[in-house]
Amino acid sequence: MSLRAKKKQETKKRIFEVSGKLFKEKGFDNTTVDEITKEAGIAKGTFFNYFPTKESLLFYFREQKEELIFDILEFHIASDIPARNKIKDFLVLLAENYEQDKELMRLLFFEHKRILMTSRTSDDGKKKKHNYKRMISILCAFLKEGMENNEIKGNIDLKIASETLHAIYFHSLMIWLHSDMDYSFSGDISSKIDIIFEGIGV
Amino acid sequence: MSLRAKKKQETKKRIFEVSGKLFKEKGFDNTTVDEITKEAGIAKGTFFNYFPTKESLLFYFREQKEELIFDILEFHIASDIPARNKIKDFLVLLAENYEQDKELMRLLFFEHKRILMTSRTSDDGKKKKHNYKRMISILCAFLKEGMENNEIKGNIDLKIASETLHAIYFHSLMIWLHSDMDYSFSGDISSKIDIIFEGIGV
DNA sequence: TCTTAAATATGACTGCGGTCATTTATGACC
DNA sequence: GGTCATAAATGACCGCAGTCATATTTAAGA
Repeated sequence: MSLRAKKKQETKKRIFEVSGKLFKEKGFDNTTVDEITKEAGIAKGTFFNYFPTKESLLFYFREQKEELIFDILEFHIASDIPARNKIKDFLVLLAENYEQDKELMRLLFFEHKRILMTSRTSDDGKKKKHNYKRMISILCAFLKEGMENNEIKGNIDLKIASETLHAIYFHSLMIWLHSDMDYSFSGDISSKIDIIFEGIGV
Repeated sequence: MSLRAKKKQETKKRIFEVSGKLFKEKGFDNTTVDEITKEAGIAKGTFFNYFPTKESLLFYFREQKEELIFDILEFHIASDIPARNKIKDFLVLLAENYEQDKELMRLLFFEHKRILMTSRTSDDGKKKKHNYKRMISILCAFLKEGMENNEIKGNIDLKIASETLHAIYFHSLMIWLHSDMDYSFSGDISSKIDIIFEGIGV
C-alpha cells in the first residue's frame, strides 16, 4: 500500500474515531465539524474530502454497528432448530441488541435524512453488500432450509417472504423508536413472525 | 372568530401556499425561507412563529396529502366484498396514488429527518388523530368485519394484524422510493397481503 | 535527482436556517 | 376613547455546514 493510500486510510479512521468520541461526549448537534477537525489535527475542508456531510457520519456509524452484529449473529443461530425459531432467534437477538441504547439508535436512524438502502462501492474497490441485502439473504437462507425440511409451503416466493419478514422487523423497530414508552419490541416481533407463518385467514 | 385568529389562520395558509408553489418551481433545497417570506409579504422571523423549521413544512404537506386520500378512500371501498379484497383495494389504491409522483413522495418522506408518527394537538385545540393511527383504525375495521364473517381466524389479535399489514405497506413504499427502477409497487403489496392471509408455514 | 501531473490539504469565505431583543398590533376592561 | 397586558411581527444578528481557489504533497517518468 502506497504512502498516500495509508495516510488516507488513517485520516478517515481518525475522523471516525474523533467524531464518535465527541458525539458521545456532547451529542451530535452540539459537535461542530470545526471541533472534529481541530481534534483530529486536520483542516476543516479535509473533512469533506472524506465524508460528504456531517450527517453522513451517522450512516457509516450505523452501517458499522450493523455489520458487527450481523457477523456475530449469522454464525450463532443454532442450526438444528426449525426455520421459524431460527428467524425468531435472529430477529429477536437483533432487536435486543438495539434495545441496549435507544437514544443512540434514534440518532442513527432519525438524524440523517435518507435511510439509505442502496449498495455502494467502498474505497478499496471491493463491492460491499449493503446491510439490507445482507439481511434479506440471511432470512432467505433460513426460509430455504425450512422449505427443504417441509416447514414452509413449497409455492412460496422466498424473496417476497424474506421481504415481508424484514418489513415487520423494520416496522417494529420504527414504532419502538418513535414510542416514548419503555417496552421491549422483541416480543412484538415474535408474535408477528407467528402471523406470517400461520396466516390470518381461515 | 377574532381578528387575531383570522389573521393567524390566513398567514399560515399563505406561507403554506407560497412555499408549495416555490418548492414546485425551484425545488426544496433551492428555495430559501427568505424567498418564501418575501413572497408571502411577511418578515423572516414570522415564518418561525408558524413552522418550527423549514423542513417541518414537508411534514405538513405530507399530512395534508394523506388526509385527502384517506378521506376519499375510506368511503370508496366496496362494502360487499371479502375483507382481503377490501384491504387490497385500500392499500393498492393508496399505492397508486403515491405512484403518480415519485419525486414528490421522495421529498415528503426523505427530506425531513424524523418520520413523525406521534399524534399532535392542532391549533384549534381539536385533538387530531395522526394518519398512522387513522390507517391502523381503518385496517382494523376491515379485519374486524372479516372476522365477523368468518374470513379471519377468531384468535387473531386485530391490532397486531393491522400493524403487520401496515408494516408491509410501509416497507414496500420505502423500497420503491429508494429504488431507481421504474416498477409499480402496488402489485408487490398485493402478493404480500396474500402471504399474511395464507401464511407461509405448512 | 529533476520535472511534471495528479491527488490531497487548506482555511477564508459564503449562504442560509434559525434566534431573540425590540417593536407593533390586538383585545379586554374601565 | 384611554390604559394596560398579551400576542404576534420584525429584521439585525449569529453559528455552522459546506464550497472553492490556492497551496502542498505524492507518485511516476526521464
